[in-house]
Amino acid sequence: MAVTIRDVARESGVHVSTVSRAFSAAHMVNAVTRTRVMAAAERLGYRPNRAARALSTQRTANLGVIVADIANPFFPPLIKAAQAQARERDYHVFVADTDERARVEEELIRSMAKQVDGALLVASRLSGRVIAELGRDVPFVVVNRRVKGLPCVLMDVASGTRQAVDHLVALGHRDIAVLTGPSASWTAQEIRGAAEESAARHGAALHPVGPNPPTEEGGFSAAAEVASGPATAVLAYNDLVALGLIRGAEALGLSVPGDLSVVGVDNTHIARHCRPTLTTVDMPVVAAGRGGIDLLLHRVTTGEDPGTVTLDTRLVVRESTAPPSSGASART
Amino acid sequence: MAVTIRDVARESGVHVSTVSRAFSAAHMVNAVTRTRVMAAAERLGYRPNRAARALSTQRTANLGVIVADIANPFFPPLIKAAQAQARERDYHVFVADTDERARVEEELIRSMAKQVDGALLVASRLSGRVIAELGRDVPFVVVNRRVKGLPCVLMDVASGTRQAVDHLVALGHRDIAVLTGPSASWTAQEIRGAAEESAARHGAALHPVGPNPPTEEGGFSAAAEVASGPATAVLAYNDLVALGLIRGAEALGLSVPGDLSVVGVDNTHIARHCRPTLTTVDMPVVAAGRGGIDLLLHRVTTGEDPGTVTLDTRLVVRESTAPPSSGASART
DNA sequence: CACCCGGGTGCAAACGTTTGCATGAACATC
DNA sequence: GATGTTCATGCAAACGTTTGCACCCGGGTG
Repeated sequence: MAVTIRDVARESGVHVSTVSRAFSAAHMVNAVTRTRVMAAAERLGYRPNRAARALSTQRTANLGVIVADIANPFFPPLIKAAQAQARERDYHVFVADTDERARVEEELIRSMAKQVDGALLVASRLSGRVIAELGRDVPFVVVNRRVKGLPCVLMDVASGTRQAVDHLVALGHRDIAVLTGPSASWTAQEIRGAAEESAARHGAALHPVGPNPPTEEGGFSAAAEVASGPATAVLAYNDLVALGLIRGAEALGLSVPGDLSVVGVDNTHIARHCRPTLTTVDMPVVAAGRGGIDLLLHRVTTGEDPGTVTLDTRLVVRESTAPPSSGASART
Repeated sequence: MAVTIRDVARESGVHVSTVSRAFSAAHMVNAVTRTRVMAAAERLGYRPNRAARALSTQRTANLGVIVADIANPFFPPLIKAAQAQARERDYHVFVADTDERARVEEELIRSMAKQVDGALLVASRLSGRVIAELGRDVPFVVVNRRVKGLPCVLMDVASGTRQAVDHLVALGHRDIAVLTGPSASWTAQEIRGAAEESAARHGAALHPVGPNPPTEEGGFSAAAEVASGPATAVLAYNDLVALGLIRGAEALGLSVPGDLSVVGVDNTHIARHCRPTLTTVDMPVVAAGRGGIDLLLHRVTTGEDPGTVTLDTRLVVRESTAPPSSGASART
């Protein structure tokens, strides 16, 4: 049915092994034979069968990219960049979504393991132990997660968080709430840690709230708890949560940034467009997607551990932060 | 290295063919043998090698999903739904991005063809002829594109567009601009056609503008042309364009919806959050992703052509539309 | 001239499955 | 008790590549 290497061999009058070499080890075959083979292949519309090749070489030329939620606007640009970079090197990529569930994630990785040469694990919710264990079956690169023994691409969200706290303190805030994210999230821990350290340094009080789901609803429902506390500013786990919080605060009759300053994390396109526009920590997602694939491919092809790469983040100031209103602290 | 069917056979004291059948044709093997085999497989951590299986069965258990731009917020929910549905049926999915370029799209499909059992082509920019031709190599289902001879999932954007025009006319608008999208886009043509027909029916004038790139920048730069015309309302190709247009109009000193009403298409999350919130045509992306995979799998497994499915769209009215200001038509 | 070297090619085994066919056992039928 | 039927299993060929090895041939070296 489909045209195989054998057809090309017959058509060009050489042995299949020569055709094979013409495609995968060009230097081993005489230049004129090669062009003859290529011409025949072209004429017949031959394309190497990657499954067969995989069977023989133990290389699939496929990669996996595993994220928590494709529809979360944080991920698509990262996926896009990763996919583009992989394609550049002639790899195809499976994209899968774990629905934020560790069990699903684990099963997914297992089912993918034999089928890919490596996988990019973005914001994994798995325990370090499990990741390390799975990492014996498939080469991994983890993004936004620190796992010892594995190559990591980290976005230095702590730095952006410190900038955010600096910014809020400079505006005059002394009580800052932080909406904590999923406890399994490295990013969430980093934000929390950096916020605490930074607040302490400034002599400001930090009020942890949550954890809530990392969604708009999660932010919305956190509004009541924030409003009942002394905080005049809040640091949200991500833009979606920040937005939900803003809507929740408005529903409670508070205005942002008048009564409450809000800063998000991720700098998704939503942050630029929502009302009010969102002060947020910009994350280098494109660089992470591309870099993650680079590391992964380096690891896969050379076997070396490429180590850890850290990328900068920075605060983008927009409309959702302002000085606290004079009477704000006295509220309640 | 990896554990194969042979290891399982040895471990459980049966022939490899029995192990194979235990996995892929359970009813052909005695129940007790089967459990013994399964136990051995479990003990050894055996997973069937899909590449080998593919070689032998001519089925890869992989599907492709091809979209114009992963980062365009229209696509991620569709991809997510498609991926989830595929996974449910034990298929893995390759996701690829064509960067809105027909050449890339074609090459992508060719390189994927041998490797998947079928592909979902979303909002393809290819000519019908080329699609039909490629469709001889791989089973396709096309989304938002009508190609004769191929199963299609169509979002009835014409209906939503008519609702939009009805809505604008009801508000009092008589001059409506339409920002046309990429000429290769079926959706763009549908919108244009439905708008014309609907405007004519109401005796309103329709003013085509563009085509501009289907991006925020595209909308932004279209603002000048719209402002210099008589239109008091505009129908944009998608939410991103609508948003860009709003920003462009604001930059020209016009207020939305005061001086200009704007309606988008897609109902992406941006529409809910931008300022002003966007009146837009809601697209059934999740249903399309899931349904597309259903059709594709039906086609792949049975060989039948499952025909065409049409999904409803509906207008969601928000803040970006209002009656025209009295003097608006006299502007210029 | 004998020798070796190396580039170019063919040969065949391997990769891990599936599957049509053959075999054999158990059992029912007349 | 011979014959047929069914069920479970083994056997081996196939799927489309890659790759170590053997071979041939032309040309350089001593």
